[in-house]
Amino acid sequence: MNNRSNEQLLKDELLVCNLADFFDIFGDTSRIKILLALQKESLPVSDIAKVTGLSSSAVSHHLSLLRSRRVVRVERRGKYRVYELDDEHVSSVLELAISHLREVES
Amino acid sequence: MNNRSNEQLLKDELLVCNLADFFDIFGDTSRIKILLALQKESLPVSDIAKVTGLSSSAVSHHLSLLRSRRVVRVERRGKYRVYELDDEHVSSVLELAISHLREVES
DNA sequence: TGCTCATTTGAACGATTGTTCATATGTTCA
DNA sequence: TGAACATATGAACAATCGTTCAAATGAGCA
Repeated sequence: MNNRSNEQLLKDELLVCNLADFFDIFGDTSRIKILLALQKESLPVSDIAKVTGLSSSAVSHHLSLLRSRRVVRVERRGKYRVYELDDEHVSSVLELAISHLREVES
Repeated sequence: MNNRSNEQLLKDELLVCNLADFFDIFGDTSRIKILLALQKESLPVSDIAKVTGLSSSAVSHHLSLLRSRRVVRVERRGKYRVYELDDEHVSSVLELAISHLREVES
């Protein structure tokens, strides 16, 4: 039994799960809309709902997921809770994908 | 009625859908396993199944999806069908995400 | 304190998705 | 041709997911 290999296997498994979880965030049109909106400017839930055409409840559910994955962060401002992107990598990934799609022209 | 704005709205809608579709591909552990395997080397279905621990049927279903999205391409070689990554952007996106995960250390 | 607005939360529903199983297609080689 | 292997495909099932609805929490303000 080779412990080194087993460790590597576990690391690979973890990487695979983390990668899938990471991409899973972006694989939904509603969340993409929310992230593209937040890429332009920080916004409270109600404004995100207006801009994206989603219900406040739906937006809130998605933001809850995005918060737990550290993709966005909240800041209380008066009666609003203003959301903003928490990670510069998120913008990078979105922009890389956008440039990819432009090249492929699908 | 402003036609310019409507055109832009349609383009935005299309971009949103294309982005979500693109990321959707990577949001699954089985497909990540397949893509990581193909990133190292081109492989026939049976070898992908061995490496990933998935059934040949499951692998074939995923490859069918990946083919339709132009992420992988096939090459007939004897009685095997050897798959390989079709797009260098796929590797870029995977590597960017991996480096992101390493930094975040989740 | 009460009223209003902003946001969160949980349950429930319908829709989508990944896998399995059985079967079909296709290729090699004796 | 026929057996054996490689891959593809369709149906079906369980599991997951996004949305809605109803209700709860919380902040601002008269």
